[in-house]
Amino acid sequence: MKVSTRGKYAMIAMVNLALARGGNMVTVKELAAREGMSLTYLEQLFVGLRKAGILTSIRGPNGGFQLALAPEEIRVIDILKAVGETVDSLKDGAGARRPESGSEAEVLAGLMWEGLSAHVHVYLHQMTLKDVIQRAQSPCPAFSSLEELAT
Amino acid sequence: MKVSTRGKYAMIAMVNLALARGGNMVTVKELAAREGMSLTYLEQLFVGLRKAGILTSIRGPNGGFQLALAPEEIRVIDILKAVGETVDSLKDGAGARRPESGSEAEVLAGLMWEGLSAHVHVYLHQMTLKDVIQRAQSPCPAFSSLEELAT
DNA sequence: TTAAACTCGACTAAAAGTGTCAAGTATATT
DNA sequence: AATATACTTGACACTTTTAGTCGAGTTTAA
Repeated sequence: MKVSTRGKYAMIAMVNLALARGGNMVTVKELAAREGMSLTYLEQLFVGLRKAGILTSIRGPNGGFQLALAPEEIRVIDILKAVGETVDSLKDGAGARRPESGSEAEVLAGLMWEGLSAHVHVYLHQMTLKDVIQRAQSPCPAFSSLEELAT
Repeated sequence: MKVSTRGKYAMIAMVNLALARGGNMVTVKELAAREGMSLTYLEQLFVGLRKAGILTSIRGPNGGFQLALAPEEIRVIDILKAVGETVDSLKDGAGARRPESGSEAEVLAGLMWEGLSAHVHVYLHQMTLKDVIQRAQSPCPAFSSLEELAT
């Protein structure tokens, strides 16, 4: 129930590119240095992002990466999928192991996980890069104080 | 971004106990057999659940476990915490690594993760065991078709 | 031509997750 | 009091995933 560094690095990188939009291209080297990430590891992630079509690259001197689409057209979920981040609370494990049996309890618990999974998907699907750079928070949950939850 | 078997087994076990409420106590042995889980692994999880005060045990012949509270008083998040399931999308890793610097991009991405984390917490906090056994789905996201999301 | 910059695939080390095992302790029934 | 049932504890082993490295390329603008 946590996000891997792949997903986090990818988001930080994409936000960087979104902020640099309109200016020069951003090189992986610059980015890795600025954010304190491993150059080669970041390159790996960029391969996925480029293949997913959400960023483009130009080679040679003065080359680099830039967004392939406007920030409002890039969904967070697409960024995460591009780098192989699992976005599914029920993938594998119990609940998927014994498809033939499925006790009452297993089914009921499974519905709860599906509900959670749906929530997460909705959040990540509706949130675009533009929302992120505008510090937009999804207003959905009707809780004003989150401290209460830290029980 | 996925739930471990600990969390899943714990939920299945707790739903079982909730369904058996009013009847006899449930033994770990029965439960492990019925759900096809490892007996000793399940015992580990029950230790955590008992320590968290959400179930009680009676020893000796005809003993077993039962819920310590009414199903509507047991929150899913408490079950997950009891077995050590991490419920925090940003714990460790990037975003928490360089507290002193915090580039603009890192901060913005971090806010997004916090928003997601808050959503998940709200969902798991407001969902009780009673809701689960009543197949209640949280109505929050205004999406009617989830298939659309499987892009 | 060449240096900057991206591409690809294999590899390794560390961490987390998933259990197992053995030796107990407690207690309701007989 | 004996005993079978059932919970308790802690250490251990195995597997999978994640994180990050390495090196040998390919492309292209200056």
